[in-house]
Amino acid sequence: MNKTPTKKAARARPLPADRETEQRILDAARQVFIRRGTAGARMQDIAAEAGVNQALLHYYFRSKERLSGAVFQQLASRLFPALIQTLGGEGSVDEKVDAVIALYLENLSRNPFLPGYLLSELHHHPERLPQLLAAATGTEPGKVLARVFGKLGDQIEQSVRAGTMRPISVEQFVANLISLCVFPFAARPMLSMVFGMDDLEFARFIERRKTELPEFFRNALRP
Amino acid sequence: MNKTPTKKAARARPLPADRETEQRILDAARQVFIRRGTAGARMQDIAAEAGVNQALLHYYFRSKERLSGAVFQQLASRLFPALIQTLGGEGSVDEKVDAVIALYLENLSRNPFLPGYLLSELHHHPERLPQLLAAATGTEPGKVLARVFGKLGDQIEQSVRAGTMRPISVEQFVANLISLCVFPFAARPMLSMVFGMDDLEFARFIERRKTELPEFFRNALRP
DNA sequence: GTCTATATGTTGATAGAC
DNA sequence: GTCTATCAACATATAGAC
Repeated sequence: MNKTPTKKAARARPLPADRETEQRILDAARQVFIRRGTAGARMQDIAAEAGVNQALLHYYFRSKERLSGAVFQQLASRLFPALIQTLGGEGSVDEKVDAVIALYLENLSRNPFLPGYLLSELHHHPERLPQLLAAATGTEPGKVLARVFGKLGDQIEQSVRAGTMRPISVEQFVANLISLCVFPFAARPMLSMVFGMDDLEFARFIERRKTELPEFFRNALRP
Repeated sequence: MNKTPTKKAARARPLPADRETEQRILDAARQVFIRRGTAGARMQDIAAEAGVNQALLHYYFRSKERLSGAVFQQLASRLFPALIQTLGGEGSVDEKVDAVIALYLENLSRNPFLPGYLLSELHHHPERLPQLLAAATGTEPGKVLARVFGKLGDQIEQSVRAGTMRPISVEQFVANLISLCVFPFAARPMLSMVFGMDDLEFARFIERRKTELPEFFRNALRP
């Protein structure tokens, strides 16, 4: 009687039950959703990729909607919490810039299709934005963001007053930083073709950015 | 006998025939495809948006595949040819930077969802890349790109030797420039929510970039 | 927990009247 | 050219055996 997990077990998750199958399904779903997007993905393809049949997907996740939500949640929380934490941390502005660039270029090199997937999902399903914020900040997203950007904004202001940085709003600062880190991955198919780069050359292209981007960004704000 | 346009007329386009309906369908398709993506769009929604019935969509465009292709082509050629032309033109490097930033921020302000749509399409349908290149460069894409980037690369090298610019490869140069222009639009839903900007505030955010981005970019490459 | 078989609802596409 | 009606294929979801 204690070994009859209902469908709710997946949500409450009191015991691993048979974590293995659920995990295999989630892994397969991630691959398919990243490649085809939520609308383009087929449950049958996910089942095949996981090596199980389609009914089992519904046994564990009830619906395509919930499965895609779980994948989105998992992937979003792979990128955003670390960013918020870094930007709101204790380092100097320069240290934060270096940390964010290193974090993103390293992380995205291992997951090169993540930005394309996330941007595409947010473009077509903006209703998932709250879910993203919750994954990035925990409870009270508004307060966390206000604190993080408030603090970073103060640091920038201090640098400006000290004469070591040109004036810039914290929003433009963050937008520029993230743009330079993320866009080349989001536009990878385009850039690769336009520049005639194969996978290896693209990897080298990113490798060079790891050293050049910090200089580029710091220089841009040098007085 | 001269007023019996077959389905092929849409391709050959010898006479406007009844351009009006075809155009209304194309406009409707553009709206729906931009919002939902190729996989998420429904022919019925496009028909409703155009104020016609579904059968007429197939009369003019034969299939969803062809219709989405036509939309993609049209939207891609709204962005890329001007970029190639500007980068390959006769101006100095600084003039090209200013022109590209002005061109993109102005253009994308009027079509804020274009980057999200194009990146999403290229992510899920990389097989359309050749179509994009053809739209951007005409025939012989390889040669055109080699000429454009060759020329721009030479200009950069000259500036570097003259001591007015820090060394940078033409690929990193272009990637940085386009990243800073395009990414904020592609990530607009995310940025808007994270920064707590409504539509008007986002417009002002972009307005400020029009003046700040040229300085930012030029500064970044100042020796 | 996992499977096969099937119900149910959409969706792209076509036939044929006008 | 434009419409109504309908088909055939597919996709999600469920029922029920094991």
